[in-house]
Amino acid sequence: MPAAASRPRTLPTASAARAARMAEIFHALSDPTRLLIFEALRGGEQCVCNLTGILEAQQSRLSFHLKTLKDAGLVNDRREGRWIHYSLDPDALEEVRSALDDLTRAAKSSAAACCRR
Amino acid sequence: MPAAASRPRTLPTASAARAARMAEIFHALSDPTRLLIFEALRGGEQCVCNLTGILEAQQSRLSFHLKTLKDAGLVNDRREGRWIHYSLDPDALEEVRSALDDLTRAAKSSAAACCRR
DNA sequence: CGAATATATCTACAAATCTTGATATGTCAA
DNA sequence: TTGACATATCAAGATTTGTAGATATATTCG
Repeated sequence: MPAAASRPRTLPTASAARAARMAEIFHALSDPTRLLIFEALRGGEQCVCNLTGILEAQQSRLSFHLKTLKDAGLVNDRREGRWIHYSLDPDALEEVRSALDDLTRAAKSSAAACCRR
Repeated sequence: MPAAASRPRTLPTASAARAARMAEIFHALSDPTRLLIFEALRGGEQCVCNLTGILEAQQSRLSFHLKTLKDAGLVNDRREGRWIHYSLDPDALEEVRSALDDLTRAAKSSAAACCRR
């Protein structure tokens, strides 16, 4: 990694890694079905059977989306007898929130003198 | 699907529409390249030529991602001579933030009695 | 006008994603 | 055990997305 100018150079590796994680989170939230699941879980833990009722989702389809959310670390599951309960992961919630804050905070500074004729 | 308990029924249409819009926003943010663009724009308006330098992106690829962000309403463009400047859309920023707040707020209530043996 | 520059759009194509239907796994109850 | 239930996983096809390269459009400059 060579010298650094004052302004932006090429993508810093750290930034790239963070971007990848954020992309993963946002991707998990980028589907309507998953958002509805997410909303359903806001009120607290729900078993899959309840979710099947709430959404009009086929069983395997629901399972697929739950897995996507879980792989992204947004939800946790817990087995109780033959039922499996999903809930939002509080840490992930915080991560999402701060990711977005990072993203949107500190806008509006200099209009970066650029491309002046 | 028998009688309704106290809790959620089927998906309310309003909720579905909102979920679709939120999904659109989150989808726009679900790619590392786009997130880097987004970050680059936090500091203020940038012309495409600057962005090409910041990211290691081919011209058409950058254009593609800018269009995606624009279609989702997250950025605006403005032509000035032969250059085109992109900037974050303040309203969209607010929309994103409140979408996320909606999503994460008000978790933790009743663990919805469900599937009791 | 014609050339050069900045950027968008089009065209394939590869890879990722979503959906459905079928099957597997784990758990309880008779 | 066996069967019923709850859920996950697999397989295949349709759709969407991202990339690269080629070409088109707008704008300035000479």
